[in-house]
Amino acid sequence: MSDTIRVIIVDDHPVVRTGLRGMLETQADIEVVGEAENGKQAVSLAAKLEPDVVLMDLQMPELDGASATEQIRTRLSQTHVLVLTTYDTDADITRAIGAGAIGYLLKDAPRDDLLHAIRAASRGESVLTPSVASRVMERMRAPSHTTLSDREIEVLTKVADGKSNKEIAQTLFISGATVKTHLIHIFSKLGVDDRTAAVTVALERGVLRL
Amino acid sequence: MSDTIRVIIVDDHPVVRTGLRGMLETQADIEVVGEAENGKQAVSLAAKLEPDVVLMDLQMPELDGASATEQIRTRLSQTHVLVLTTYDTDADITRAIGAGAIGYLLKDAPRDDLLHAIRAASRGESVLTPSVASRVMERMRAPSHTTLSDREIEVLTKVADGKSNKEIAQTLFISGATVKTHLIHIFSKLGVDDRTAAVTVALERGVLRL
DNA sequence: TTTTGGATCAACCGATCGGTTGATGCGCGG
DNA sequence: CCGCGCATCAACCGATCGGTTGATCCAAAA
Repeated sequence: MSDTIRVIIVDDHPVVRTGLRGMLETQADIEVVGEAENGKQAVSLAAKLEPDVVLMDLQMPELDGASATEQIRTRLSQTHVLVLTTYDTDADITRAIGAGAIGYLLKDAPRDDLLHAIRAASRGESVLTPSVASRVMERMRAPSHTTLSDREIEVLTKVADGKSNKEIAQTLFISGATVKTHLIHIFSKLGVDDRTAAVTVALERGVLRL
Repeated sequence: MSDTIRVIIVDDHPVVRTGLRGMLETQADIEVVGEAENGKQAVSLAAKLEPDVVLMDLQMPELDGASATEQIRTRLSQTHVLVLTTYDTDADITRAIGAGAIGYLLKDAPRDDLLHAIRAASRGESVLTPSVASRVMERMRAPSHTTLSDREIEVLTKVADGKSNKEIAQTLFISGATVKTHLIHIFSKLGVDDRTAAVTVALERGVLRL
């Protein structure tokens, strides 16, 4: 289709934007056509420039990367979003892929991996960081084990705040017995056998956010 | 003393190193004389080059930034370490300052702030990101409240793993009564009244790491 | 030297938690 | 239509937790 791959960079850190631009500018087949420092800017900039690839950070002010990815994907089917982030928690990965990201790289990726990923993304091919790839495979194998219901997450969030079963029951307008039932289910899903371990495991897996 | 400020960049992310280099190279009075991608490299590189300023990331493989800072400071009193990191948890800040860092900036700092901070650091002046500055002030006011003893952290770590008091007692070779005593102290220090809340608060404040 | 703080232990008690069994109602998909 | 998952509740029991009081030892700081 095109000879040069048109890219826009989305990241709230000036340092990272400069770094990415510096890395990409040396490539003859890649052109950085714009930068955005939050999701909102990213969406409007993408709509205006219609780039081939959007390099998207996840944690940003105004509008997070996953939401921005979703909006861009629904508007511009020709534009592929490549997520480039620092973290690789399950929740982030799931949201990003669910939002329509075509690839997921970590910021500590070597320069060549990044360049390769951009070229792959421009062709509509998926590229995943090895650590992410293995997590995705795991998810495929055991989709139910880590999936807490909304209600269960609600309960677990209050547990993380140090609320007792009774307090949780009151704020959720259910009985203490129900809270206990939820917890039992949560324990078995997370593979633990007490509330504290449940919280830390959920935190690790990105099921809960602080 | 010198006309140009000699800087080395320490960060495990290639993107960030490129970005910082790009930002600094435009300045006539600043010269990037080297890069390192972990603490070990940083220490030996600093020893060889004796730079004026070390731009130091904290979370790195091999040797973390705080430890590297400490080693550099004890060997080279003329070299000032400016911490440049993504996070601003209490624990990170405390360790970095304790290790002898002269400044603490976040990576989302605007370019001009970064340049200003480097120049200040080269003169031996302290520069803190506003959010960090306020935390430091807080710490000054209430130093004891957030300071858990080593033993207490040890206990709390096991609590976070979901261990019962009895299990903790066995692995630490103390009685269950002592574990309880530690927990009571931890609760009062963190301002909570149960183990689960203690874990989340400790996690938030950076007292515990996953 | 006195005092402070950390670490250790004991005994006690009420409250809570973890586990189990069993039961009801609802909505969704095969 | 029937089953499955989800959410709800109840009663029970043993184990654990949270809180308290009181005590000893030691090392570092005042």
